[in-house]
Amino acid sequence: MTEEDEPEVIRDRRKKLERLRAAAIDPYSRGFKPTHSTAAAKALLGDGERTEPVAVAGRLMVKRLMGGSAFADLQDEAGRLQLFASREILGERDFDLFADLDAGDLIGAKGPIFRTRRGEVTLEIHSFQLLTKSLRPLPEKWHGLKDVEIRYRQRYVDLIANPEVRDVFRARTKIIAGLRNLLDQAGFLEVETPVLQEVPGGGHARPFVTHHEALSRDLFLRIALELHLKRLLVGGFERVYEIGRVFRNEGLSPRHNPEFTMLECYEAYADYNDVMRLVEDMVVTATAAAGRSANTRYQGEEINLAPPFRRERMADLVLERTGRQAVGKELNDLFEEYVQPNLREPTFVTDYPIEISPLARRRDDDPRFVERFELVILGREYANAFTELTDPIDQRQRFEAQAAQRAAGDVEAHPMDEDFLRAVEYGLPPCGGLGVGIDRLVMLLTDQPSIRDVILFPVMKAES
RNA sequence: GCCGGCGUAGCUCAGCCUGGUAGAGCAGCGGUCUUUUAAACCGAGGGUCCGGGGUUCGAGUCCCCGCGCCGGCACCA
Repeated sequence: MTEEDEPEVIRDRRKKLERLRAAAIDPYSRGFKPTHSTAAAKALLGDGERTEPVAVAGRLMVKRLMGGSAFADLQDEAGRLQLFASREILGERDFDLFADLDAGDLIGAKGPIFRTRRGEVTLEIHSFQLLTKSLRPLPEKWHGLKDVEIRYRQRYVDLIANPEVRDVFRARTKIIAGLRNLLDQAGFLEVETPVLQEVPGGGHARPFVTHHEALSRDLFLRIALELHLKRLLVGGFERVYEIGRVFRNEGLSPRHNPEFTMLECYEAYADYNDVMRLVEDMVVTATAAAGRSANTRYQGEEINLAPPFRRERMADLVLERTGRQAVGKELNDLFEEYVQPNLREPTFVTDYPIEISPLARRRDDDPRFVERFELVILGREYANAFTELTDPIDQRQRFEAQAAQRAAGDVEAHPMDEDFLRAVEYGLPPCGGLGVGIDRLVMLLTDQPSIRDVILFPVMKAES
């Protein structure tokens, strides 16, 4: 868009910018150091009548001009503070400059905090400085920004106009920090493993393909963290975890973004029963980190997140619901269609069919099933875990079975990974492994309906 | 990929069914106003009605194609 095509409101701002420059005012200045956040400045007043001068900085949100005085709301990361400007205090020139500021401008202001007649805690401006001139109008002050397309494409505007959105992302960070702390305290070592991989394994998904020019070879973006973390157990680390982005070349939905965050952890000498207890601890920790109680709601539905969680065998749940004694993929299909949507309270669904679990250990008492569970809450999966398969002969056979499916056209069947097999042949200690979908957990704990609401910059189609 | 809904001023939305010169509030601009807070009041502006095609004397409105967003399905352990 050329400047001539721009909306009038933006053209007006550009003109204003030129007027400022002509008046020798730097519209992109620096050097202002706030002494207080808006919240700290408010707290400083307490029950008093007036404070020493403080310096605050932030974005001007609303302006209310009243002849020789003016009020404005200043928004910083901590909140909002009302500013009061008067011609008497600022003088003719500075008052006019202040009155000419726009909603959206970033400014710094100095002065004492006082309370207006109506009781509003307010900074009386003794001096101010334009820090950054804004050229684009903010969304409407009352209705805010509702257009979800703009909210996702221009998250920066969303964050300005809808400060509560920031709370969601603060909660996201706290949840992740809480989980990290839990694992650290439990003796897990946080590691980083390759995003670019020759063989995209550890999950059941179509990968993204990319190309390395110097190596003249295609590489894949990882779809899971599993196989490298298990290699580290072979290497002698006994408890490892990674929180990282994985990529799946699949459709988008309110529950699927092509890149999302997984937490995976692996613990030597543990089995899936140990992992269930760990998952319960994780849910407790994450719930607290998000500032929620165990008794909470998601999208209007009550849910109790207090452990212990139900533990039910998949085959039992399917039999109970459908009266059918299925095995293999059929069992899983029946489960997903008839059982899972109806599992509302937190439930560990255990003992999956071996056909769909190429990396999990067989049950000793029934080789048609593996020691695997998923945590289902409100019909959705939040965690997937198993007692890991450590037998390299069995592992090779599982991969070969997957390769046969791949040859039959299943692009998502697990690929053969010879290096992983080699590692397992050196000896993978008995272990339990876990994957947690962080985004969905954050959705649950922040009561957000779409995964796009917990990802700062969700994948969107090209803007036309 | 399929089905449905939506797309109008910077923002929030009417107008579309039933075709007849494009509206409101907020924001912006000009003015009045020195403790307001969705400030108030007066005035003048601002539009590729998502894009393209069609029907019609006439299309924001009806039809077709495309694009984007949302939801559902498919897919997704």
